[in-house]
Amino acid sequence: MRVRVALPSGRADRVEPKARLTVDRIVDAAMELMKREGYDNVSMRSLARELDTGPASLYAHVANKDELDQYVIDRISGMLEIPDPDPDRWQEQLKELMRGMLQLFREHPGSARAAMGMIPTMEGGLRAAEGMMAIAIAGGVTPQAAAWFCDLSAAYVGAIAYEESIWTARENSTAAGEQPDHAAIDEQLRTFVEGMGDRFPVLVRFATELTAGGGDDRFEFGLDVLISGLAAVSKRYS
Amino acid sequence: MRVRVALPSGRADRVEPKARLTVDRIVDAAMELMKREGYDNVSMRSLARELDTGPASLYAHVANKDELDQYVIDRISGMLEIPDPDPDRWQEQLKELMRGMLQLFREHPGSARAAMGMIPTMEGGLRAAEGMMAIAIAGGVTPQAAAWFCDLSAAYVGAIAYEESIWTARENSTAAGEQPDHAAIDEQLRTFVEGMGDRFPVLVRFATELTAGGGDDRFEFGLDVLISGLAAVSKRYS
DNA sequence: ACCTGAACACCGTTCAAGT
DNA sequence: ACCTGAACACCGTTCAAGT
Repeated sequence: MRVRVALPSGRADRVEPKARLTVDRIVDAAMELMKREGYDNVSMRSLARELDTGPASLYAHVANKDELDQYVIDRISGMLEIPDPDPDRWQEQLKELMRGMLQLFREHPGSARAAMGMIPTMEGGLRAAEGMMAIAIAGGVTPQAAAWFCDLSAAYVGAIAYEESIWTARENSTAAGEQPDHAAIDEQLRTFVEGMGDRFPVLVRFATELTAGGGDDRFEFGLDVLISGLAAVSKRYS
Repeated sequence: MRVRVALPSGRADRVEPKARLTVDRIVDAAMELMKREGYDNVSMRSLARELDTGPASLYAHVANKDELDQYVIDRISGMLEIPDPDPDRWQEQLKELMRGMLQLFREHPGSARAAMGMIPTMEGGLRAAEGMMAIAIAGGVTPQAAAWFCDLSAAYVGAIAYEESIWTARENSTAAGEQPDHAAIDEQLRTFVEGMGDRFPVLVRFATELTAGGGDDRFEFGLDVLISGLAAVSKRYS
């Protein structure tokens, strides 16, 4: 909270001059606010409050919330570490890229929602796309398959990160102490499905598999499917 | 708009008795409103307006918006046509299932956003999961791979549908006549990327591939990658 | 038991007015 | 040119009061 201060040489009610707003300062504040309270709590109004001004002031530097989101996502994209293409390790390198994307989304809770459906048009996003294309092409993936895989992988990682964020957002808003009990939920669902008699025999039979593994296991499975699939179909798109 | 009517035997200001609210009537209204104006315009308030009541009234039948969303998504999931498993055609059948999901999302604009991250716990969702598992298992997919693939495919289709819905929502809110010009956007992006000199050589070189194809081509590519990948990795998860 | 009006604490965006 | 206060048209949810 910014506060009036009496400057030595000034009148008693002289106000500390506010730093002028810039796009960079706005994005900085948005990133910090997001880290602290999650993307869902970054609104034009809360952001303005953070910058000690009114929401209308932001519109002198940013067209609207959508454009602000683009700047924020571009910042995040720019943090992605992109390895030099190694033709022998292209599959592992693509996986590392996707793990890195998920990691960044996790570090900026809720940001995945803003990223989804965004076509990269700025520095950071283009850098990421360039890196992914370069690795795939170096590995011998067909250009068309590599190009569409950029979309596909972004959609997948975004979806997983978004789902996780819904999850953890609910956890945070849950009263401390009453953590959601996975085992209990699974158990409840299982008895419900079993109660349905023979309506869902396959679900009953493979209940163990359906509830097995955590988020990371499932994500690694997804990477495996995607990369193996890419390797398998690449030649069909040339 | 419901209107006061003078019943033959009643006092002049007798009001047509309102049908009592039920969960079903609420969900019906939500489905219709969504079809007409898209999920983004289905709020507790607009829905109440539709039912000629106040928002508070809905809370007697539905815990909150989240629960309403679950009902709506379950309705939609219940519409999915699920083929009898044919072991020889399991790959094509899984693709058909995923095409069907996308189709349903498209018919209920915006619904994908509500569906994302939702764990199926009701009739319709469980039916879909049962169908997908049955087909995969019949095709010889490992139970663990089949189980996790349910998640994976839902995430993928949901992400694609969500991205499309953002897109079309923007189109609808665009003033009639000034349609967004894809070719122009691509052209603009290309000159921007080229202007970056040799910062993005791969993007420049494969600009054609990166902008090739429509949503359906890209979705079919995704199905191809996912199903081929599943077939390839299945045995690793047993 | 079910429904309601009014309120609380929020949104994004616009606009005339100020400096 | 940049910033501001106030307003417009919305949200989800709660709660005391009514029938």
